[in-house]
Amino acid sequence: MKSEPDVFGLDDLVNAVNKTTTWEGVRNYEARNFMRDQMKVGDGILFYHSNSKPPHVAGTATVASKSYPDPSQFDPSSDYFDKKATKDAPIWYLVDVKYESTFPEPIVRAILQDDPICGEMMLFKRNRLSITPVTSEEWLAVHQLAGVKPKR
DNA sequence: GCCAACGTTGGC
DNA sequence: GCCAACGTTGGC
Repeated sequence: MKSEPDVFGLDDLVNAVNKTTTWEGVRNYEARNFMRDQMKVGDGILFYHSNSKPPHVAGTATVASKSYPDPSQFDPSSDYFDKKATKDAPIWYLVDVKYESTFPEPIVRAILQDDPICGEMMLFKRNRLSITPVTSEEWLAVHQLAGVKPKR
């Protein structure tokens, strides 16, 4: 899952109540579908800092809830308000995300891309998607680059 | 700051 | 339903 560190970085997740946040504001159908249909409580998340120099994976988090309607779509004062959405027919979904770990060193994008396994991640194929799936093989390979034993 | 990729909007 | 215009993301 991508986030701009200037807006909400891994450190902000560490400092959040219960080290948990609602991943609100995703307004792309494909990214929504990954949260709504594929994420399960306890799944691992690579926390990626986009728009940073250089972009990198900062650490990990976990999926902390089932998917549910993103409340911001109903809030007229929110930037993420969607007037087409109703409580009966929500459009946008999210999951709660809980902090898990910070890598000893950030894994920068270029290093990931050069790795034979990590270089195949959907991250590199769908540059503008803010959420992309990671295979268990890729998950292990990222942890190997980080020099960290994966928790799952 | 530039620009490629690409999703969305709206006229027809 | 098509497609041009436009806006956004995000790497470089």
